[in-house]
Amino acid sequence: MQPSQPGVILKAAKGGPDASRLGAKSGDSMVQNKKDQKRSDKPVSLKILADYLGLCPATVSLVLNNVPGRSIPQETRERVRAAARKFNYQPSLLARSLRKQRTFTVGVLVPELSDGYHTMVMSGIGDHLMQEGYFYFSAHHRHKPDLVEEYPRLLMGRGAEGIIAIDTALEHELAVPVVAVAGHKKISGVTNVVLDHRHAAELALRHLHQLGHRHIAFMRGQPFSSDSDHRWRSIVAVARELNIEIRPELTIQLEKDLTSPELGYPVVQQLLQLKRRFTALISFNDIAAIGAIRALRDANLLVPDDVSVVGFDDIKAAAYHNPSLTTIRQPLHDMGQSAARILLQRIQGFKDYPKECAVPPELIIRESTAPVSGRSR
Amino acid sequence: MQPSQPGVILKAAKGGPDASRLGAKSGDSMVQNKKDQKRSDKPVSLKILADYLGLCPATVSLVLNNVPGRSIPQETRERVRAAARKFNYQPSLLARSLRKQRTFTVGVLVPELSDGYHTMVMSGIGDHLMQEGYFYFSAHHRHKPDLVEEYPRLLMGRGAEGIIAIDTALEHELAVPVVAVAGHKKISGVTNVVLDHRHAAELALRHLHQLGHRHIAFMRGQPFSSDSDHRWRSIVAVARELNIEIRPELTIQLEKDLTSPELGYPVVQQLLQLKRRFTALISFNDIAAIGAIRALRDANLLVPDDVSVVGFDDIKAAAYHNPSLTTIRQPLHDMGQSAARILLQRIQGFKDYPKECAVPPELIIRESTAPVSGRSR
DNA sequence: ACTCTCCAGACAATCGTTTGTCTAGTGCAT
DNA sequence: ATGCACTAGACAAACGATTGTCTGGAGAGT
Repeated sequence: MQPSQPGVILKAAKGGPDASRLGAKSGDSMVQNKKDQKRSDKPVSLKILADYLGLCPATVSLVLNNVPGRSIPQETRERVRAAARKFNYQPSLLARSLRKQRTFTVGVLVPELSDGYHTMVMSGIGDHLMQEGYFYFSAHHRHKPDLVEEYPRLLMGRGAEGIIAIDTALEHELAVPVVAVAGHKKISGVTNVVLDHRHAAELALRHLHQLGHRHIAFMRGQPFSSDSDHRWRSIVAVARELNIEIRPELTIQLEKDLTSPELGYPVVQQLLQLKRRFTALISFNDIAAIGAIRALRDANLLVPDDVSVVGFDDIKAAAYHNPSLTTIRQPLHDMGQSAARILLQRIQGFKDYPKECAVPPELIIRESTAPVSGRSR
Repeated sequence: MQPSQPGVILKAAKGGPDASRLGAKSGDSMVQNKKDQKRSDKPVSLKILADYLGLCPATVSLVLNNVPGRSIPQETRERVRAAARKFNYQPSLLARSLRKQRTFTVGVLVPELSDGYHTMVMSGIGDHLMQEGYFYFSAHHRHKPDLVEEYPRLLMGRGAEGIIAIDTALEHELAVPVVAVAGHKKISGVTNVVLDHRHAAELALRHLHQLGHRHIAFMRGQPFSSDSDHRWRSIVAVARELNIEIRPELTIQLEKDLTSPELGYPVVQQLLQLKRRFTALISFNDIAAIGAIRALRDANLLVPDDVSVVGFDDIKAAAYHNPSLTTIRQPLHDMGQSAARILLQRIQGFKDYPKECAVPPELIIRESTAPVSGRSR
């Protein structure tokens, strides 16, 4: 029964002169529609809608898209729009994308989904993209090189018009615009959004220096983390200027691919076993700093009384940890937004895009740093 | 040299009158392709590939998809595959989806992107979906009703074959399969993945009861949070069984839409101003618990010495907070994976899907709870 | 009555695939 | 030579939209 219904409608419609009858028939189809609203088999297409209206799909499309310069009487326009509402017509973005060669979709590459740093950037990206009417695929690769290589291709196959890569070691140019957050490699067609690491290093080191710290331990990031190298080089340069000594035996290196504080715990434990004196620690990031503080506490060292700790990033947990973390804030949400903004500009054909966009860090002083105390001096 | 090779083959293959010319041309186009690899204007389509090979697109498609039951000589097959590799052919998922009416794409609705709870669920979802070859759109709505209403439609317009809604107040049935994580409303076509809140309440209350706590403060979740109601009702029920009194003046209510510990801070401050005696607090979640602990500490109360605190969720920060949190773990990653698994089964036509999937909580005892001390007793 | 001009909308091509059907040619047995 | 069965691949029709071009008819002007 039901399947034949549209056929009837179609017949009447095609008849031409009996357009008025059609109005009556459409009453029936309303009943059918009631059912559709509850359990629609197929979404209504432009063709179905056109058949129902006794028009051709093209005309319906013109009306619904408000294409200018087409003469279509107001009455028809309203009839079309009413029908679209009634059938809850939703144009297939797939079909439209195929035709217009625009998908309003981008791909986001990210190492992990459940991590403080990455998700803060993601949220900036998401905010801007959604606001501009774009959707995005996210793909997480856990730093696996084959996935880093494969996913961009897949994303492009799905119509991504651009790609944002967060903390991802891209190897080569892609056929679409790319913006890399925390990317440092210079690749043609890739815009890097980075922190001003030089400034960041100054903020951290000056702060500790002013508090009287002279024996500072340093934690380097994992080799696969995009920022590790730059951050370290900046620290080395600034330390030299400030005449702060970087002692190899007080330099520890993160290795594990973790996004929990467990990351920083064991390396600090090892550092402590060396029994070298240090009054401050600059951590690679906040997550590791939290693990470091736990390791210090487990060794009966108080933060900041015995050891001051500076974190990096200012993730949400930083402010509420105990002790709360002094840290170098990266404006992660803003960086995500900027990345998205730049990408969309490039997608929209903006040619004079920047190769690099450096954002300023900020020193957030909280409880985990203090002047060198008598106890540790 | 090498680039012209396929041209030669083409000549032989085509057999047509002008095939040789064509072959020569295709040699040129290989050179052009070298450029394309660096800066491709358009990705190569099946048609381009077919023209190059002197075949029709259909045949190329048949080869690349290994369609069985088609007689195509091995030699041709290899020729096709070689060309595909050479041109780095990537089929347009868009076009394929349109034709096959399968997109291998789902939509994920989530309140926030940068939150511990949601992202842990997301990571489970992402793991399973990617593993199964699906991609997903994520859309965040910040609990705004109009977006909760609109996004599912947009996602379906983009071809989402199913939708996973995390902590999202869906109002009605959709035309595609839906799985709701932490959904409690019974909606036709929606599978709810929920924690066994009854069991969770037992674990939390028994634990505190066994530690000797009798004056327990309770924190209720925000009205818009899907779990709030169920969790509270379970607590009330279990408290009655255990003869634990729930005093209105010791019951606080979260209101703000935050995902930072700031969430729990002010409400606990207010509670403290009432100067009512309590020795334990059951928090709505870990994030709020961290804020609560901060508020207690700021009031010179020690956790767990003066007040024991039980969290909920076991987000990553829980284990590394100071003091580390005793909490009711939700297997968030697993819940995400289950949600994805169930959704894919339903998409693949599995009819006998469960209406609800309850997962067991786990009590994780850490530092934030302790027996009632002399000091607080 | 004739042409001219619009109007309202149809028609058809297209985007890049997939897939059912059709056919020219070949080889083989009769 | 005839018929038959295959082979290798072409052809065409979708999928659901967009968009440039075309046309039948109504109305206006002369």
